[in-house]
Amino acid sequence: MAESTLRRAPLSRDRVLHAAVSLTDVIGIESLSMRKLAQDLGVVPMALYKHVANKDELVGGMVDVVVAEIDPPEHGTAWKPAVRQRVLSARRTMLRHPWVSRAIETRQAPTPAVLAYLDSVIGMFRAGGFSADLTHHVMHAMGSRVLGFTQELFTSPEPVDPAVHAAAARELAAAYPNVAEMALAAAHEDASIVGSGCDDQFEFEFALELLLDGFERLHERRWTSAARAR
Amino acid sequence: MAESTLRRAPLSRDRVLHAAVSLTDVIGIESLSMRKLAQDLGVVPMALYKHVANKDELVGGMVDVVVAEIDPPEHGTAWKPAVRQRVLSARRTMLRHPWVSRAIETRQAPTPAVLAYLDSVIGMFRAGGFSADLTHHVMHAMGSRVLGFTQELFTSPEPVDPAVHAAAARELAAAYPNVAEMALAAAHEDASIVGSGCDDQFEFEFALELLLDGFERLHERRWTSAARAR
DNA sequence: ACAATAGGTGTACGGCGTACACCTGGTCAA
DNA sequence: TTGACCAGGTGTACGCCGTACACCTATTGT
Repeated sequence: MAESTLRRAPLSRDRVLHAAVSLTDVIGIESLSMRKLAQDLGVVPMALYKHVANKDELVGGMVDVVVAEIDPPEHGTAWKPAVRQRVLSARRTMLRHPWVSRAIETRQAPTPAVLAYLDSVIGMFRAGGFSADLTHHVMHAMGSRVLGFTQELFTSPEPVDPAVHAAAARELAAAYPNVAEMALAAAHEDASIVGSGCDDQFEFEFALELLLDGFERLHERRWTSAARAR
Repeated sequence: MAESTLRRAPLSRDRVLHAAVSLTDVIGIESLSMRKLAQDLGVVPMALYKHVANKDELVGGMVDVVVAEIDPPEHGTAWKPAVRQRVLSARRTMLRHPWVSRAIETRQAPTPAVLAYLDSVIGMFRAGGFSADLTHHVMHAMGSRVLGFTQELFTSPEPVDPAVHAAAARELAAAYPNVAEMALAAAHEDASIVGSGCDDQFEFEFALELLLDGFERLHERRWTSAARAR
């Protein structure tokens, strides 16, 4: 019957996209290849091209799948908690799929879902009474943070042998005393964080609140870019 | 004599690195390959491997070459103008070599020159009386802006036919009204900017000053992360 | 009953990073 | 002077990549 005819679920754009997201969650975006994805789906590589135009379009579709996971906006809240909630939800999504930030940055054009998300955040500021002008600059100031990520200037995924670590730290301290001091202060501050020595979530929220407070002050003062320097 | 013996200047790590930077300024980082670089230098691909360990190390060396172009710190200035000057100099450097920001983000470990630069900026905050604690969070808040760039969520390099543009704009406005309104406001605000409709330099400085002002306020209030939420 | 078509297959091409064996010309100790 | 050494450029080859193109096959609408 049905069982014998479909020895394997038929491909579809949706199945391809979701399989790609799951696979990339495991192997990382730089290791994703059409061949590996095809193998994962038990299919020959060229079969994928019946459902996505090419690899770039595949990645775009993957981004949209993930961005759609971001919680919808809350209605009836003031702009500040509304933006905060949305951005922190976006961040949670990005943490589930760490490759997405790089995928978004790499693509030259924003995908429809990203545009829709940005549109909704812009709408929050406008609904809060921000002028289109101020909203524009504010969105630029948020940068990628509006999507829940900051680019990490360095990522140290693998934990290292403590002895090696100590030696490296001593060397670092000699060459870069200010970096070392700061790292030490961060480590003291929160001994529970063993890895990079700092709490990424706290840093993200620190910057987010700093920006939101700054926006609030500008908005209260009816700031405008009309009298800009240059 | 000398002329006949050296029909071609001998390779060296430095020559390879500088040739790679120039070539990448032209063709872009995603088009850079060991083969093209070798051809550019009139040499066989494998010859490069006598001077750089592999492509990753090559890119690291290129980053360091560019980061070394950033102006040295000014001495005897207050922290705020000192940081501002340094960051804007970094930005000018990044604008000369637009591929560097992506190269820095892509690499997993910071290169020595980047670390040295960060060390010097950290030193500016410390010299300005910032606690190691506050300095740490402040550096995180700056993110990649400290290196003179913000990741562009979308880059539209090639100018398009006005008629096509108008049609696309109308379509955009229908689907994403808030994005469209903001874009329109930005365009009105500065008619001299024809391209993306906004002045990247202004946006960069807007966010930079917003952050620096925020840092100043926290510093004045002796802010500390000791009483943090979690 | 049959043509059309959607969707999976197989082969092949050009490009990539780079391992490995090789060669060549200059340097330096004996 | 000679011969070993070796820094540095060469040639070939391997396995990976994205994807063009021709092909086959099962379903479907007429």
